[in-house]
Amino acid sequence: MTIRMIAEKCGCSPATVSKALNGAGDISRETTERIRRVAAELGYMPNAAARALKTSRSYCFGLLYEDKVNGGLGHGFFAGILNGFWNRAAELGFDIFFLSDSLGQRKLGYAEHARYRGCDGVFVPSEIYAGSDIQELVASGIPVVTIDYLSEGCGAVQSDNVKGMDDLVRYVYGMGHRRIAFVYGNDTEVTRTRVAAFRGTCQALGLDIPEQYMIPTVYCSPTASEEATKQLLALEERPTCIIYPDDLAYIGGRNEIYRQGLRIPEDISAVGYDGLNFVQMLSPRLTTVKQNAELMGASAADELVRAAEQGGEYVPRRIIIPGKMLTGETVGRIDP
Amino acid sequence: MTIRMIAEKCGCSPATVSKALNGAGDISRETTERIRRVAAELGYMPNAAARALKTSRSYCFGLLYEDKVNGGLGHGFFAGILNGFWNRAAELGFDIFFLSDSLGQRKLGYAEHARYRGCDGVFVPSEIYAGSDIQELVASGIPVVTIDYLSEGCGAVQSDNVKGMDDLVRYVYGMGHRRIAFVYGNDTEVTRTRVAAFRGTCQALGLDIPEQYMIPTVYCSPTASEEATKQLLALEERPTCIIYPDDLAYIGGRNEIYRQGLRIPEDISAVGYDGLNFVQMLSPRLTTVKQNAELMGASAADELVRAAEQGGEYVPRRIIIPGKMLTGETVGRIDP
DNA sequence: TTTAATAAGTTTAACGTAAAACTGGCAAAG
DNA sequence: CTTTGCCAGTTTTACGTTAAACTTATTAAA
Repeated sequence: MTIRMIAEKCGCSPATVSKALNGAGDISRETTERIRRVAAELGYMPNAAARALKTSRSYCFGLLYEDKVNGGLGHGFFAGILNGFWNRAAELGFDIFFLSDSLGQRKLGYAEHARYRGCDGVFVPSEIYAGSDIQELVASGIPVVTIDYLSEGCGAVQSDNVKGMDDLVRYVYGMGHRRIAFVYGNDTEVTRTRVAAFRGTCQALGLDIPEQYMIPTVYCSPTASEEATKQLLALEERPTCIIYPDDLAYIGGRNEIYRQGLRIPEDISAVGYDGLNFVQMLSPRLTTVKQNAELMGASAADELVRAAEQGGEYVPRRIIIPGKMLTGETVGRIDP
Repeated sequence: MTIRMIAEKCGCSPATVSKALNGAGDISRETTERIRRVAAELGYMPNAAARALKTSRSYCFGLLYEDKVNGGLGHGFFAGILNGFWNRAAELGFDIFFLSDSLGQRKLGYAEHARYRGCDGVFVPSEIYAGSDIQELVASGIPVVTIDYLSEGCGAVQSDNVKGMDDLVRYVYGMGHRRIAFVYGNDTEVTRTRVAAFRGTCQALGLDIPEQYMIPTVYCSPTASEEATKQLLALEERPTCIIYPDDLAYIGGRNEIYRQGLRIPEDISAVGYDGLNFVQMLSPRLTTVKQNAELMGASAADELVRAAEQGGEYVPRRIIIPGKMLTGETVGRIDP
């Protein structure tokens, strides 16, 4: 079923059919309608490859994704972002496909892969995936929008980590806590922002956080945070509340806390970050910051479409999406 | 950078370049090497759209996916399948993209979408996504491989639910349990298989399971299984072990059990199904069946490639992948 | 009335690639 | 000394679509 066959049935030229189907404007209303009717009857579907070849626009976005990363697709935050991105992109007429750094035997970088498939843009859904390849992509002129990764020439959607941490710390403080520990994740932009925000808010509140209360770990690693928790609980002056880098890390901490026979929140308080659904199902319900992953993904799609449409004129923007603190039951009220 | 420019630099015809790059055989070794070298120097990348147009093979698989479904991408089992599929497909030179049932404003079915993009095959990663559209896809000649969904003309990769249930029931029985309840999921092929396997093994063991011990719920719904658990615990002769339809359902059950002040496994035993990573982190560690999601995905990719290569000759196969029971700490030993 | 503009098309060409058909030269077989 | 066959290419064509250039008939403006 090609445009040509429809032209034949309609007794007009292929170009007319193309124009009619695409609403070019210089075809009469009746002809347009007749052509559309015939096309529908014959079950005509345009050929994306031919269209892409001719117009050099594929209406496809590439998705940078590696499964090595902790959690990967299975992580709720990532899944939410992808969902939001996918839904919005589909609404706007764009399809998405996975970009790997090799295809078949051939080892090709992400940039080459994206060029090969003629992607109209590339979505980098996490700072974790961002490497030197990003520069190559940007250099080759393909629009790039990232989550939480700031780089020259890329649009970026960020979670409002400053507000998130601030909300969390103020809430914990408000519940009477003064000895607050922060177990934080890998050294990334997000982490640096959160650490800075933590320190900033503590200072604003007149809290002096000893260095032993700041423990670096990695994201999404229950075993690592278990270890960190062990350290914290062994301190002479143990914290009354522990802030974990993410909800999964909290699970590890929680295990250690329970193992030592302590109760949450009666003996020690804890908060997480992410608002993963399944963690919210655990009792006591975790106090955490739910990031608006769906909206972040959707905003990224909007931005990428803008970039694709504006071509070289596109000026990368930074969009910050606020999260929402979920007040659970893991922070106890104490007398300061 | 097109094939033509390379031809110019090399002083030969475009066809020669095409042949050299694709290893057609009737080009001399030296010429082939020279052409390849020049191509590499100039950073040549073939144009997927042109290639697809000419050969009517896109080297792309469509992925049927809807986010409405409980868990969606975020569900560990699904994520594992997708990962396995993606990795293997990439190895074999195929890219993947998401198929939605609409694009832009236009509402088009999955089959049409797949045809539009010229997919060489479609992957249906769960029974949940399978609807009438599948028939349309199969009818239109596009190879289809599913997970856990059996249908005329589709290849299928299944988890070995019979063995999984059998292992589980025999283990529980071996620990001395005789009053075993089964909370099972939505009415699907998988569920029917599991229910049948459960009954079969019970019968083989000489167990008579009262009908009150069989409770239908839905998958991945902690609230639903909480309700089911409430019912079971209220029975005059309450079960000593509850089998949940999946690990998330177990979380709901566990909440209810704890709420009633009971301990696992001292007061009541429980098992799940899926082997989700994060649930394994909870203490006591859940006894469950870990499905080999990665392998299932990879097998599906293999099968789809076979189908794509054999064209009309392809005879759909059914592949069954065994899971592995994870012996945790949620089943207590009791005297029968 | 003449000229210009507009509507509603048609024709042509091109996007980049690969398959099919073709060419010329050389070596071996008859 | 033909003929045959093969090697190493070249030329041509086609995949399906759309943008640009072109055509004709009709209408509006000068």
